Amino acid sequence: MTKSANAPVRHATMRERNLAVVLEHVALHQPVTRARLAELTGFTKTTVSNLVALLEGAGLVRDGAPVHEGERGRPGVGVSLHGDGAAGLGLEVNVDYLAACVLDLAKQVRYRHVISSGNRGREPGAVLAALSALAAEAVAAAAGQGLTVAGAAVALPGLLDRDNGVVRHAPNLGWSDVPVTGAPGLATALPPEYDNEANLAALGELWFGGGARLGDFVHVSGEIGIGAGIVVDGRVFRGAHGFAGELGHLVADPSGPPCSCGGRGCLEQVAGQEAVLRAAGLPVTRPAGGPEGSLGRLVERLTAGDAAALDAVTRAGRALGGALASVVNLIDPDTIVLGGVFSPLAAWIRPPLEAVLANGSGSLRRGAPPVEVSGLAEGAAVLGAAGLVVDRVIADPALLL
Amino acid sequence: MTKSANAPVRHATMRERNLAVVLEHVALHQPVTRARLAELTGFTKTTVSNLVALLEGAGLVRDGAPVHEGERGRPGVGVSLHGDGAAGLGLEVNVDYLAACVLDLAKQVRYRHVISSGNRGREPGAVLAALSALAAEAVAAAAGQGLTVAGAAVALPGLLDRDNGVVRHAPNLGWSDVPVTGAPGLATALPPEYDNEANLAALGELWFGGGARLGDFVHVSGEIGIGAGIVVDGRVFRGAHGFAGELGHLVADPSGPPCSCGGRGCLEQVAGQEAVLRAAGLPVTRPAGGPEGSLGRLVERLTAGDAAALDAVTRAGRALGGALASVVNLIDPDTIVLGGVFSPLAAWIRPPLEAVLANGSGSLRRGAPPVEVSGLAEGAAVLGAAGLVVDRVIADPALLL
DNA sequence: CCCCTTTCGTAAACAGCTTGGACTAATTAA
DNA sequence: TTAATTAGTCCAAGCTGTTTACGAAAGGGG
Repeated sequence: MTKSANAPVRHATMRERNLAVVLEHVALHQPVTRARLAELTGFTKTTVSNLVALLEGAGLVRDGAPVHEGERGRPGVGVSLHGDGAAGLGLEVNVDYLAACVLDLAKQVRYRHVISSGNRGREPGAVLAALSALAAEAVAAAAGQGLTVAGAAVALPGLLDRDNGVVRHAPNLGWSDVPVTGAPGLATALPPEYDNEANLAALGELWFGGGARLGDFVHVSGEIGIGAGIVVDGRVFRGAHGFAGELGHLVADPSGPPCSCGGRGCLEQVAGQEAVLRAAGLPVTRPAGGPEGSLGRLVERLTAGDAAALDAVTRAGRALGGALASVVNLIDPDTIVLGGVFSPLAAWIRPPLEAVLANGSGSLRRGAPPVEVSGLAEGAAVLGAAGLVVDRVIADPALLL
Repeated sequence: MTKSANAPVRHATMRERNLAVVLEHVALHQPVTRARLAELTGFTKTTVSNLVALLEGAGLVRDGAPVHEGERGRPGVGVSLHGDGAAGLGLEVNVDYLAACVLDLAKQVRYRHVISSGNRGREPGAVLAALSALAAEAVAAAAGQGLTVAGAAVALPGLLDRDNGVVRHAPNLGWSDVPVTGAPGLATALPPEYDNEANLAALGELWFGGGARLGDFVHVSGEIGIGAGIVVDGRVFRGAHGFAGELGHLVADPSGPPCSCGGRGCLEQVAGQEAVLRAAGLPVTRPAGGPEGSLGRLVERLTAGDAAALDAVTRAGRALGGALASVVNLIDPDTIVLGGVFSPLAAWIRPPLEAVLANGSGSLRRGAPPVEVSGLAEGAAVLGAAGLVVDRVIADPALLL
């Protein structure tokens, strides 16, 4: 019947799962007493004590100060995530830079390092070597804080075959069918993971975005290209081959300019960073980001009321709104979050975007979903990558003994 | 961390799950010996014997004729699904008809009944009463064959709130906020389920479609409106509120005619059954289906080479292809299946559709996914509904004691 | 025809995990 | 100081899958 996660459950499986149940509740409610954990999980106090003891043995949680919950009675001891135990390493390869980030189990940022690096057209081996060095540096810095990096996740700007660790197509890097596994510096306890930058940026928004994201949203991640990370019920939706969310290649204008993907009038060619800069009459030299980059100058001109700039951004907003209307009809997200380069442009791009979106997303549901603006801007993908590792540890603590 | 299916596992849970594991393997490999089940599941022979005994007690499986697998040795007894035990009832409310269908555990059709019924604009209570009578008839017919209907699922042509059993908006029926629960005749052991017609038609295609559907596809379900059922990894993708897959309201032509949804130039207004009939110069009187209906006449004219008809269908194909290009970029399905009214029109609609699709779905992946044609045509949704019930029983046999 | 080998299915003892109740510990209210 | 209340642990019991052993039913070889 229907391909399904259909593994037999034995005693060991039960234990593993229940360890995760307790650990997840610790993460959500720390510091929390064993008695309260028993209420929260439905286990008996005995079972909770046993499970917590195991988690303590693995260095994942720690007893802390006494907690007094009710009025009377013996106070309990607060169990918390062990802040100086396991950690997750996030890495990112992008066109202009390499980034690394270490998160402890509580998803607190403990280390962060970004180096600018012109990776477009650069030899993949050289890029991966630099990334490897960055990773080694991060692992060492973490160790200096008492943290042990349990695993790493790498964000890459392109379509990739996650099962085999191969970048199938990354037009902005100029990579095709590049294997990325086997980088040293990633030799951690858990095998490294690789994922699309847009997907990981969406997870970054889920865990670190302003306001609690409810776990059902689409994060529009405009960097050089335009991607979308689709999060449903707290998990990334990837489609059959992992290529879902390619927002940038929806057709915005069938008679528009040709695109590197082979199509015509893709959204990227109309609302992508380079297209907007060009339409506004600005140079597209790299790096475009930062206050002094082309993007900063675009914002200046918009603030100054420059007609060409305003027109370019308005057009981009309309195109993006049209594409998002399709997203709403097909994916039905709860919220839309604008990230990446769209974040600083939000004030100007949002009005035309919302107008078109409201028109195209039907009144079958009750109006279009709200369009919010990410406060994370650039760092979202590294954060999401590191958070993914932490989540994996918390969802299956048995991996660490 | 992250809202997740996070229930503690106790002994009873383990049993329930393992019963399902064994039952699913029986369904896939019947007739199958206990020894082979032990290999397939990884359980010991003892455990398999115990679990099978429980399933036999619940009337879900049955011992059959001896099976000789190897050369030498004692033959085993074949365990099969109990064909005359539990059954699933599927029901469908559509604009032109009501339908019912009973499936045994092996998903064999054991009863089927369709009555034409003009439901557009009819009082919801009357429609539900007629459906209830149809259901009671089906349950009685099943009982006559020794089958016990364990539960029912109802397919409805509109957006609905599945949690509360309310039809939010069904424009083609003229229903808004109609509660559909509490219909007698659906008082089965398991509570009845309600779902969108497009979603259930996709499941019908998954289980009964020609050629094994691999569990990752989009089924385009054109009846009066145009919907899409998105199946990922064998399960329906519903989005945050259950409104995903509203293909019919993607904007095909921003300057097109207004739509009942409030938008403009929705795909439905260009490629929907009524729009195509109108463009071909045919009346849109109901029922449109069947060899004598308007649809049959359209096929006649297409076969005869009528220019207006060919032009209308070609235009519809282009619009549908454009919408499907968006689907491919956002959802990344493995296959696209054309069902409903598009099935008989496939010969004429597919070429323009595929041309536009190939153009718009980029070469980032390797070409557009294959476009196949469903052989189920009309009955897909009822079959899917009944199959859903059967699947639920097989995925959780503990529900039946 | 008899006996050995192979395979199927079951029975009894065993091991892992959660449960339930009893018991100790620590704190507040009176 | 005493009673009440809450936190956490200890130990016996129950449920479930595993291990080991054994009887049952077939084919092959002498």
